[in-house]
Amino acid sequence: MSEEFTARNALEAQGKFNPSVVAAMVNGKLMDLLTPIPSDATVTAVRDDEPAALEVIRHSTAHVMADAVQKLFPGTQVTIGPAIEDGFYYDFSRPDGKQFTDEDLQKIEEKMLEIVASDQPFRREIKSRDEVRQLFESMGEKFKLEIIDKATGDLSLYRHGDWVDFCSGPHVPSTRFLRAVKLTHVAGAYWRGDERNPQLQRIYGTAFASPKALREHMAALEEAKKRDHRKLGKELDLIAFHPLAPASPFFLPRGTKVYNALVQYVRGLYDKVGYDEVITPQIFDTELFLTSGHLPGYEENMFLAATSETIEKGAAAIAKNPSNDPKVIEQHMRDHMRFGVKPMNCPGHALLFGMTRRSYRELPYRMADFGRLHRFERSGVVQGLTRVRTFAQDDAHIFCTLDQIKDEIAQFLDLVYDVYRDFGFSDVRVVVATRPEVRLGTDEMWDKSEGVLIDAVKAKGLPLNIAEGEGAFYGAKIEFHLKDALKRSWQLGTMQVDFTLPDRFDLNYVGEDNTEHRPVMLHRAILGSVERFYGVLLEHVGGSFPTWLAPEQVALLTVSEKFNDFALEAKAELEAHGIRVMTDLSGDKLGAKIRKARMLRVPYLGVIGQKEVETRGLSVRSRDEDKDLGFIPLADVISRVTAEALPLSQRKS
RNA sequence: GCUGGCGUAGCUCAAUGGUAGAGCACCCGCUUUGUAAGCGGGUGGUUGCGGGUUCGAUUCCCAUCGCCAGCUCCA
Repeated sequence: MSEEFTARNALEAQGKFNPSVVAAMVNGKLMDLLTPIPSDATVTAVRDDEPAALEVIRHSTAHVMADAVQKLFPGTQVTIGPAIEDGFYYDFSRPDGKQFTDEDLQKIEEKMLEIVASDQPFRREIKSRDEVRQLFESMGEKFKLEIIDKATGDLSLYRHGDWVDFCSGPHVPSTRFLRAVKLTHVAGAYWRGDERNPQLQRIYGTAFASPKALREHMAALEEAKKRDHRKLGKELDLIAFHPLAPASPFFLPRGTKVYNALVQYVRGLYDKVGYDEVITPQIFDTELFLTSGHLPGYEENMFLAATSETIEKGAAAIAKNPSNDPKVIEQHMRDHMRFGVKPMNCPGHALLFGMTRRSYRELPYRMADFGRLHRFERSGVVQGLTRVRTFAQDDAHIFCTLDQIKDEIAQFLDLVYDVYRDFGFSDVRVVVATRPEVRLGTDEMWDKSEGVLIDAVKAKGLPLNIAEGEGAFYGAKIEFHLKDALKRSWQLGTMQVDFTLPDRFDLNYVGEDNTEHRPVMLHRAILGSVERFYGVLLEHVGGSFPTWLAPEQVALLTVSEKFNDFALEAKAELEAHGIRVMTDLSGDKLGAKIRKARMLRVPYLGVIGQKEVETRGLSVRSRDEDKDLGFIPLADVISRVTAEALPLSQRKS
């Protein structure tokens, strides 16, 4: 084995090397062309038009960007610069602590193009820890030193031109491969992702193998923006926001129809699989949340409620024991905030379960609740419908025995997948989230709850992702993630195994043996937050809700006002069959009415003129088939629309 | 919460250190209409809110609220 033997040598020997090769797969591992490899390794070429090349191109582009930044902004320290799903970023620490401006990005991009054009080869060097430390110490790269001190294995440097980074690679052979580069935006980011650490200046960019691929990517981004539920929600008169209720959506009449259809759909499922719906209080004595552990554990996310009376009592208490210590005053105020607005339904459900003596015959007891929840989310995290401060979940808590857990999870997984299929979601990622650092309960409980969830996912044959330490404070979770139009992933459904709350609330049921036993509590939601699901669904369908969810299923459009009487007659008849109908009886011309109804994405347009009145029917135009279906008698319109007014899983045939 | 950007009519957007304009929507009139915008007229804004600089601020500065992107945090 020669030290100098590289993937490039191997490919040349195979006759597979040409200028479009950017990297190589060596024994199944992505490597750059100039790293020494065993002479008997299996080597295949990775050309610049292959997906695997993108990561290499982007990470190399990050190096070039850092080079450009340090040339333009001397004294700026580098940190890390990985390739990410749609591009790359690099985090910098500027001596002046300032953020880069859009003009800076422009300059950096220009400088990068110079570096690219100068065709600098990337070179890899293996160095001893001392040499590497010394090098970066001399450059004043304090963040890099931290990374170096944590690194194990071979310490490699990559150079292009006169710029060097501590990096494991791989990289493209030369900067000339980086010919489709775009810096997109800047943002702050915390060192090592911890908000207690100093904030760094992050520059995001993207890079592709060809200018054409870059253009296509930018065009796709534009398209995605058009699907943004905040934009569609406004355009389609579904939702609105007001500064006086930040992060709290108003559902307009059209939007409310869809919202209610979603809830009604889930209710229908509950009837089939044995859930009992309940309605529970909004505001509880804070003692409830002390028992559940939400206080103080979840306090920063809770709205606490005062009344005039509690404020007076609090003030009196402070007057009685005057203090200048803010902490003391704070404690008085806290003591007199007697009420908390529920951020979750579980404590209320635990109370409800515990109100009467329960028999094992009642289990599993599936308690469903669409109650409104309020959580105080920090101002920077709220977003459209996907992260709000008030929302409802299709929430339920299943009280069951240890033995019943397995079947309940299996039933739930089936239910979730049926539901996602009904909405046309196929790209669902399943994650099991394990015990967080701050948690209730014993390690034994956690072992049990994590185990049972992992087993259930495996039993269903689903690909398993583990999110270490991401569980709820009371139990491990299965999470179902879906992506929005901008490829941001959101957790929707969830199932959590909870051995803790039943303990804290001292919940019991009488077993077959006539002694008391502790039930297990399963927290679960299919849609998750109805609001979030709504937002993701709106983007998924691009505003065109399927007939069973659409705010209006049929729009009746008259050719002239002479035919309005029949339109109202037809409306009444369709509505008598449960069809949601809108009419446009205005003086507009037909073309304008069609345009308006199409922009509202109504699934069926029914045109009414002389002919239709005479023969009691509609000239129907279908949104989804995007064509004129011609004349259809009213009775046939009714049967067609009602057939479509059900989700797939509930249709006959 | 942090970093950066943004905030002009119901919506989408112009404009300027010298007291704001278009299209759509809305209202009125004409037109009575056959598959994506018929014609004409009109209403509508203390330029998010509060302060400052200035002879004068919507424009410049500060503060605040909201929105957007990212970070952190989460359904």
